[in-house]
Amino acid sequence: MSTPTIKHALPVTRAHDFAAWFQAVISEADLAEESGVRGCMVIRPWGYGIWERIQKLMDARIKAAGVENCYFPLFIPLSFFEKEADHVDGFAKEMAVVTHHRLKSIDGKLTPDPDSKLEEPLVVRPTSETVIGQAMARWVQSWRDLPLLTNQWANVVRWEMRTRMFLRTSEFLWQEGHTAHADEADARTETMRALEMYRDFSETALAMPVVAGEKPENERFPGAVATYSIEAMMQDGKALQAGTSHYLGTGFAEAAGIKYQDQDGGQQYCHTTSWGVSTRMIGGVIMVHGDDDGLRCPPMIAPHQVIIVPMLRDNDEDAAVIAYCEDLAKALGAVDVFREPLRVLFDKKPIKAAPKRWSWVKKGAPIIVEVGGRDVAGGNVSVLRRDRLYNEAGKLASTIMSRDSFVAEVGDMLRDFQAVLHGEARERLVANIRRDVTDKATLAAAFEGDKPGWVEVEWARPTGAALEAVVDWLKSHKLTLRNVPLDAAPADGVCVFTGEAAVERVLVGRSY
RNA sequence: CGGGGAGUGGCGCAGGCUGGUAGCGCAUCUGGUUUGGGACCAGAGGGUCGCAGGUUCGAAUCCUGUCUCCCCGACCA
Repeated sequence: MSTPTIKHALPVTRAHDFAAWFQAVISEADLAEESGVRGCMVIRPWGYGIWERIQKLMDARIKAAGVENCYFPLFIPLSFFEKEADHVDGFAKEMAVVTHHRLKSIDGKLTPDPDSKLEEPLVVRPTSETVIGQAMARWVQSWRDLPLLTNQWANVVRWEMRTRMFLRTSEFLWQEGHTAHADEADARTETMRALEMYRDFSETALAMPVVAGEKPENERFPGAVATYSIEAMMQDGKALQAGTSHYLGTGFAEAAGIKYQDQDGGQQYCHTTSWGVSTRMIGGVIMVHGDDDGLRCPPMIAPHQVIIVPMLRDNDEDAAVIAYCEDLAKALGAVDVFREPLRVLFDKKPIKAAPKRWSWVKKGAPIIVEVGGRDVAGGNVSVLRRDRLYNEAGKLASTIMSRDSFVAEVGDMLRDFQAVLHGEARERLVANIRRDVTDKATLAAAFEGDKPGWVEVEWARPTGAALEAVVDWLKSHKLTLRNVPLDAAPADGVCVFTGEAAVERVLVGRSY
């Protein structure tokens, strides 16, 4: 990982203090910063650019599945929530509520005007099942209207007790898909389709390996019949829930009156689903791919994949260097990678080349190309790959290559970079899941001393009070149930927690 | 909501106990010398010390109130 000869770009290393390192990456890579508003962050251009890439690639997948984008109100009448009991209970403790529509200046202090109190308070959406349900009730009349497949890109607010940038902010950006179907089978198929979309997106676009599976009962979305998640493993071994997909049964349809007339003329409630991924994914990318020099941004979601840094010397050579860079940028822009035009930035900002280089290293730009007078003279470029920053001697591993071969090879380099990130992360994931634990004591011991990773154990899938007991015991060891992996081997032993015959395997780990 | 901590140029902090011209580092700007592993020298600009009261000739400092943010727990995409 790190050797004494290397002077890393970040003030903290992962090994020294992972949490502080995470904060350092966010700040040093100009991803986001504190906003002065509790739990809310300012997402800076590089961070937002990554989000825009995620949006673009995810949106294409969503649309390819026949789902159409809509936009619903930010404010939801309180009464909408009261219609689905489990849903209210789940979100009641974390809702921001608008109660007035006017301010009044009293002694120079602005306070809500008592005369402007709202008849019915408005909740700032924590999620939109309820409002979208209202619309669906209008849009669905006949079996011919189904399935109804909608999605919206929006911000939501959940007043969490404790917040962490990108991982759990009071306000976050996400995409929420909401669909209505004629029957359970179709709705469940959609639920699994969305889950698979997320799994593949995470592995492919984010180079972030995940385990897709079903959440245990205690981790279900409020009001859901079944909740599925993709779980990613961070470099400290903790789990991050990076996306969820829910089969909601007919509960929300009954609450909102989403009914259709079937082919026999009868009235039927729809089966609905919802699924989402958020800006939390960026936190995952940081903790999966970052190193002691900052972020390593997967090329598919890097706002700029290649940065051209001119080595200017304030002399007559500069004009030639700039012209050479302009020409190089043009050539690179004509290259296709991942079926899109390569995103190249010729960084002309008038600052010194060295700090400029390091700022891009910390941001995680996949390839940094330095161009100086010598390169121009030789028809070369100096190429620095973010995944191979240092050579064996601990020096920056710049490779000098001809301009033309760089342009010819850059696509392969980016594809390779994406694959390297994914490969490293997958190796780590696979290596850090234990499957040999068959009793509670060993399970607890497996995490002693903050040992990284997860343990997949056989269990009897207890429910109700029995499940609660299991969850409490896990909690006392700071452990949680992550999910029941879809691709886990069948169970053939006894439940680690209850000693009964096991029915499936569940992942246990510490989580964010 | 419980326990801790902090609000002072853009950022990070000192000063506070013992009231007396608002300081340091980084960053920024200008000039010069440099230049392919985060340069150096010289000079300059930038703050009503979170907010509101009070004590005092005089408050960043003492007193009262208040707001906010951060960290640790209980809650969660």
